[in-house]
Amino acid sequence: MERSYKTKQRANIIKYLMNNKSKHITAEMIITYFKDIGKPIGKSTVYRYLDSLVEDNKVRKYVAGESGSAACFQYIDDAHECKEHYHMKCTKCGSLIHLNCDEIEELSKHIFKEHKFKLDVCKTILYGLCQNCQKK
Amino acid sequence: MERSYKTKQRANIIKYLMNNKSKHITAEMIITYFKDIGKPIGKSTVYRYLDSLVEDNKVRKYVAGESGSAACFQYIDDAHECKEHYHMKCTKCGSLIHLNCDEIEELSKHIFKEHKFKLDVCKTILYGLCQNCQKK
DNA sequence: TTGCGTGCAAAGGTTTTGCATGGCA
DNA sequence: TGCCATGCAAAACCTTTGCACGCAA
Repeated sequence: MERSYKTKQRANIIKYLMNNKSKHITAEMIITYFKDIGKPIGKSTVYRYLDSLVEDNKVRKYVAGESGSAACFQYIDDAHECKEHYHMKCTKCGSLIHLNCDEIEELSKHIFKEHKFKLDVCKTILYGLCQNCQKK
Repeated sequence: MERSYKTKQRANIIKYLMNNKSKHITAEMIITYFKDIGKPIGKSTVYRYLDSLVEDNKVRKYVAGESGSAACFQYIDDAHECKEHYHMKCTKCGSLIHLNCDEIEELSKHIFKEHKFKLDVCKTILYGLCQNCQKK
């Protein structure tokens, strides 16, 4: 049933994502990194692989607040419970905040019950301003 | 202090947005509409004016979930004391669902109070499965 | 050998910018 | 008249696609 090959490019990309799981990685960052260390990877390869990782729920994808901006990717660590959290991203400084909160579980239940919509915790990101950026 | 002129293009754009305040309007829709009725407006004019309207808080800008997709705009009706309006997008069929719900207001307040994070209603989209797609 | 993966270049779609012209005040 | 607004085309950006070649199994 395994329909994919193991290639150096894919191994490198996934390793890079795992080594940077606390950061937001763009396709451009991956491309630049591997070009700089002398192991360039074609951009179509990067985009295509990222897409398939997102599809397999290995990686989370989110789009920044501005329309023209690049999408960010983040490795999903199965061992940790990031799957159970919601995330909030600051539209100004870009920081990602993990939200562990019963209240939001309630919302999730409420939406399912009243609005018949099954929220996908992993894919949903709440945008707004973090505490620091509110001050400015 | 008023540094802007009144032009036909701007009047038309704002009128169009007001007449469609329940809908999500893209720049492309505006351009196409006015071309079709024989009063074409240049796309740079549309984009530039929409930007300034967003800056002045006359219009809300939504960035859709997909990265390459067009931004949506919506006129903010001051009279209707802009009831906060969240969106849920089905990850399967792509339909966008408007969510008017007090429960979410509560969440928004809770997050601000307890987690010091100021949610940006316009930019946040809740992802999940709509009723139809859950059945499949 | 089979057929998926790769990478280049080109195309795609949205938005921005440069610059000469048009039009409000 | 002074300036902002407009509009065209071109560019900038991020991303996708076509296609020939490479490489894993």
